[in-house]
Amino acid sequence: MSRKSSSLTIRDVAQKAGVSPATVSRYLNNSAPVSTEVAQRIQKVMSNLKYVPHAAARQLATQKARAIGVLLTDIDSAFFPPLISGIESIVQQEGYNLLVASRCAGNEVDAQTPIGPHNSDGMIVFPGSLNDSEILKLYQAGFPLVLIYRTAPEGSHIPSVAVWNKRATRELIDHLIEVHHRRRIVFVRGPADNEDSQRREMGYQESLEAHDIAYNPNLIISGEYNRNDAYQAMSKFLKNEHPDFDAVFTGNDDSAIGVMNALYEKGLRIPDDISVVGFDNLELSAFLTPPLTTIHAPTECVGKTAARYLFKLLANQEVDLVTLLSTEIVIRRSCGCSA
Amino acid sequence: MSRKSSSLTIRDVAQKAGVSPATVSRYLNNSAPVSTEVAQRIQKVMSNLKYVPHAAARQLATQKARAIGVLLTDIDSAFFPPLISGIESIVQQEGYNLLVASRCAGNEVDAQTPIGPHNSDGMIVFPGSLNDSEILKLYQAGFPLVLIYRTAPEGSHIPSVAVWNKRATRELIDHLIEVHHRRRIVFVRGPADNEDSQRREMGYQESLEAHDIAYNPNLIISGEYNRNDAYQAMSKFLKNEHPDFDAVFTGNDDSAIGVMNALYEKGLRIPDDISVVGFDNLELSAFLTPPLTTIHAPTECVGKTAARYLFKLLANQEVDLVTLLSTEIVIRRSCGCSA
DNA sequence: TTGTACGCGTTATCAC
DNA sequence: GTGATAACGCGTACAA
Repeated sequence: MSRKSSSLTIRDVAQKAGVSPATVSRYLNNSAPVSTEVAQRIQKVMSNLKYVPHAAARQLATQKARAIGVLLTDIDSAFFPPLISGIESIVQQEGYNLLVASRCAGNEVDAQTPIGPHNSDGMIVFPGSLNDSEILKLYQAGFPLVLIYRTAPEGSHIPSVAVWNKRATRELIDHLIEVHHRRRIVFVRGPADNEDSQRREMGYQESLEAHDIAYNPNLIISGEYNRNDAYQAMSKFLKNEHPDFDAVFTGNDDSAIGVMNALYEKGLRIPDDISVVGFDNLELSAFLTPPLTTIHAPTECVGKTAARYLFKLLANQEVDLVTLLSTEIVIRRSCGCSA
Repeated sequence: MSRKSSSLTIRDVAQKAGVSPATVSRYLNNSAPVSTEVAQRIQKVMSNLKYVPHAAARQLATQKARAIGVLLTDIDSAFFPPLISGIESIVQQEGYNLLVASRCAGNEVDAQTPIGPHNSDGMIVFPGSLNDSEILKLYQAGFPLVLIYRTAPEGSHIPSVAVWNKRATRELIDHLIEVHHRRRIVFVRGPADNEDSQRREMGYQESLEAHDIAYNPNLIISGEYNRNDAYQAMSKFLKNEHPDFDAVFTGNDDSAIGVMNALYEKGLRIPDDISVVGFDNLELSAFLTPPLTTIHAPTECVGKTAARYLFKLLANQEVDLVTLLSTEIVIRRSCGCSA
């Protein structure tokens, strides 16, 4: 057949170095000892020719892609840079490639995932990108998976990395109630199936209970964890018959931005009229008007940890099934403090 | 040799469908007509078995990776989400994979790039990730490249996508001078070799000249286009013998954040004492304290355009060598306006 | 320590 | 319209 091929192969290197392809391969992968003399000859030829092994050929021979993927829902969020940065640093350190893709679960049934066994050795899964049955299918096929910000589906043993939600949330709401005497606190929840949102809501409820404040479902609105939906939800809430509230806990900082905007348009002052607090501590949160009181979540660390776990999985090492990184309150001005 | 291989191949599909692998391949790639009856049989078997072609094998056979890459310097910046999001949307639409990596040019000589002919069909290059000679080497090897936010090296014909810098900058500085009567305007430049920064500095200088304001090199400081360096630079500037200035033009919005912080710590009020304006219009810029007057740059569109160009290159189609997307002033409050 | 030969999963060429 | 079969570039038993 004789296909023309401009790329140079291990065979070219071998020939120029006067050895066999196998020897070059051995040198390349340290898979067997090579006489120092031969090694030097090979090294010289390789750098002369600027030879780089063909990833696909290697993958086909070794059954390893030397790549891992991360599957997100919406890339265009301030939440992702630290996450991806953390993942990428580990991936690079391991000499792997990083595949990034976005996808929303349930779009089409059986739609093939952009990342999977066909193009990578494992992947990190963000909530919403894959549904439980898709995750289980991949898991049962033996494809290494690490879940972030969500727990593993029933019957699977997939490591997951997330952050402590309830404790810090509880403390934050306590702060609102005890220090700033807020009692009618709106909660802007995230997507209904989002576990972080559920846990944060539990923290919110616990704090209310502890202070004998009745849980009022009318104060719960849905912001979908993004500023636009949060803005809409808050605006709609403000159009209700004289809404009665003195604080807002937004499930994440991005929502807080939308909420603050809606409040501002309505002429409500933060924090004088309404306290606003969030969750995540995005880099920008310190620079909002006013600076946002929130809960710091170690997002880059979640990325690094998830990536490290994935590489452990690839190396058949033990990995903790559930990892929760610690969070802590960051008091700024939007709650009413003067810090 | 007989390796166990859990993955199912085109051969399995062929067998189950009672045809040859070649026929399945033809159906898969529309590379030749297949009788409708056979086609249906294949289709059914494929979805039953959930067969997905192996990317590496395909790559080896076709000499195409079905993947493109984007090479950045620092992923952890608010600038990237829209950029990557734009790129990813096109990549997905084309059925390709997206490789993301970060790298700083000049780290080591001859260090192999994480993205290249060995693992992708082309790549989008961000300034600072590759130096001119690395770019030329790739270009001469026939590797499809699209440059963003920088022009092509001498002697190459590589398409580049960026934004208009000078015109809008000129208008913005005019605004500072004419509307707000500022005359001692600090410019916080980016990395020395950054073309955007150079052009923005030209716009700045043109405006000064047009208003008979002498160019004062003491008012030029280096912020490296990130908030931390900008913060340091501004803090140092403020420690000078009674710095005399009434406005700051930061080369990008991220720097503006650092500058605003430094100013704030010094007790300087924005915009009462000092006007601050930036460039980029990050999503967060509208939410700073005070909201930042800046220049809107269509970052997501740069990403989309660059990706589209790259795919045109892959299809051997003509591509504009230089594309500049339009920018426009966004007046908010940090300049002194009350909008 | 080194070379030979085969297989990884796919596509492309050539016959039928 | 369909089926054999030879590549693609590399890793690796096995033999030497």
